[in-house]
Amino acid sequence: MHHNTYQQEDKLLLAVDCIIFGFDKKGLKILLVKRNFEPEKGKWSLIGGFLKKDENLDEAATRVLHTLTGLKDIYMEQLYAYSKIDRDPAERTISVAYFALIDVASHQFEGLQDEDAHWFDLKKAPDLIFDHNEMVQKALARLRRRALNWPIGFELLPEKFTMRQLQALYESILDKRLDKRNFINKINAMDVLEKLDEKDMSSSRKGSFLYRFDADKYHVKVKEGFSFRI
Amino acid sequence: MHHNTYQQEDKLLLAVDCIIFGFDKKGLKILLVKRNFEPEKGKWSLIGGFLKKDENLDEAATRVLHTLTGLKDIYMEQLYAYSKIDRDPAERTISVAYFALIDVASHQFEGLQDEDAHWFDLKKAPDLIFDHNEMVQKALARLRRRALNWPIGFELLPEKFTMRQLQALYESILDKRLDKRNFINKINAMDVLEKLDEKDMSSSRKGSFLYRFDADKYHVKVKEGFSFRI
DNA sequence: GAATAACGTGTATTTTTAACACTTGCAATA
DNA sequence: TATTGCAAGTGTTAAAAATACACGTTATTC
Repeated sequence: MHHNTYQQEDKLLLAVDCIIFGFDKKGLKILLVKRNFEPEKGKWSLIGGFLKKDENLDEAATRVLHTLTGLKDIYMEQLYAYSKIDRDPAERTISVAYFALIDVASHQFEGLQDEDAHWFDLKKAPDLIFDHNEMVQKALARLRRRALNWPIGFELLPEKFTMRQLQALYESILDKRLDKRNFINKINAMDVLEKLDEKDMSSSRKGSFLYRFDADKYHVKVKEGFSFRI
Repeated sequence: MHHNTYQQEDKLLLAVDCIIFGFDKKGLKILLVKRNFEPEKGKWSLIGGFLKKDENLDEAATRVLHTLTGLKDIYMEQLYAYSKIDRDPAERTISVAYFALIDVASHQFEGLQDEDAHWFDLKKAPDLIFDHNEMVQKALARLRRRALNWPIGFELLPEKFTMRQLQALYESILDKRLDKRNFINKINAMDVLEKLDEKDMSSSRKGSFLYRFDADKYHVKVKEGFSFRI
């Protein structure tokens, strides 16, 4: 519902900030940039940008991510709108946070566009400006919830991956150890992975079989009432 | 991350819209208003209003709800930011949706402040303007999820309620029938209700015992690792 | 061909969830 | 005051899901 005229209403700056998660051998990572302008110049922050008149929030988030990384077709999801009055000391700004999942290994990042951007181990990430720490905490909670209920983890892995990688990913996200046999049994019971004939030989002499997430099979099963659950 | 100067960035209207759920004998209800100004004058919509410079989103949502109903201290939670470019044909407006839970029975609503506001059975609610139908669907999904994992349902009931009311509430929210014995067993196992000596005699000759949610006991249990789950 | 180091596999136990039907207590009425 | 009606209240058993747990296998390297 809106007032009789919109003319007299306040207009405000609207930003998007992106919490970008990645995953590699060492665990969950987050992509941060060093701010090169005031306020808070030199401190670490999420990547972000302002919403423009001619785009919606999803488009703004996609644009911001693309500008920094050169990547498109990345999993993104709106998280929450942050609106504390003094959250940005320079000017009143409402920020809508998005979280994104990137497979660090396959996407080469022909060097990040912004040389001030770096991947941090999630557990070793520095303090961030404004309310960005809060955003990261909320994103992490959302990631955990999604990981348990949607086949979202695959966004963080290469197309082909081993069971050990998949388990390590879930262990990183949930921040607890899982039993190898129970994990495999559960995954296999869902029957949404395709086991390949290939092996990954990089982690052991025996090697471990590669798998691929079968999105088509998954969607068929969803239509039949199936739901993914770790 | 923000540009070097904020001066050149676009400023936009920011609104809040509230999905207000209630519950009475007949089930889940939603509070809607008939719009008395253009565009879409005469159609049903959620209550809403614009964000002002000197308040945050939570405050705006609280204010909007208070203006319409006279109520304070209502459960509210931010839902999602809607930003499609043409969502409001009058002018570009981003709307942040909130959902609220009200105990219809106890709050007398000395008459709703706005005579164009009405409670609708959720299943008989009219078509709404703009993207408000979409907002309601998302709110309902959130309500279902919350109801399963948080003791949020009590917000929709009077302070004292019967087991049958509580069960009917959950049946409305989840839109499925529950087994009476299993339901009571589950609730009792959680041990967060206080059984009173009073009975409600309005629904049967035998009468049914009244219960009260024990928020203190609940919080203590949460600290010990307990989590509510229906 | 022996040693290595991670891979891959199955079963028993516990816990949780789901299914299911009869007796109780109060008030109204005969 | 006895009878009737009507929703409230109550426990057990079976099925399913989650958890705990240990050893043989395989390809490579030395």
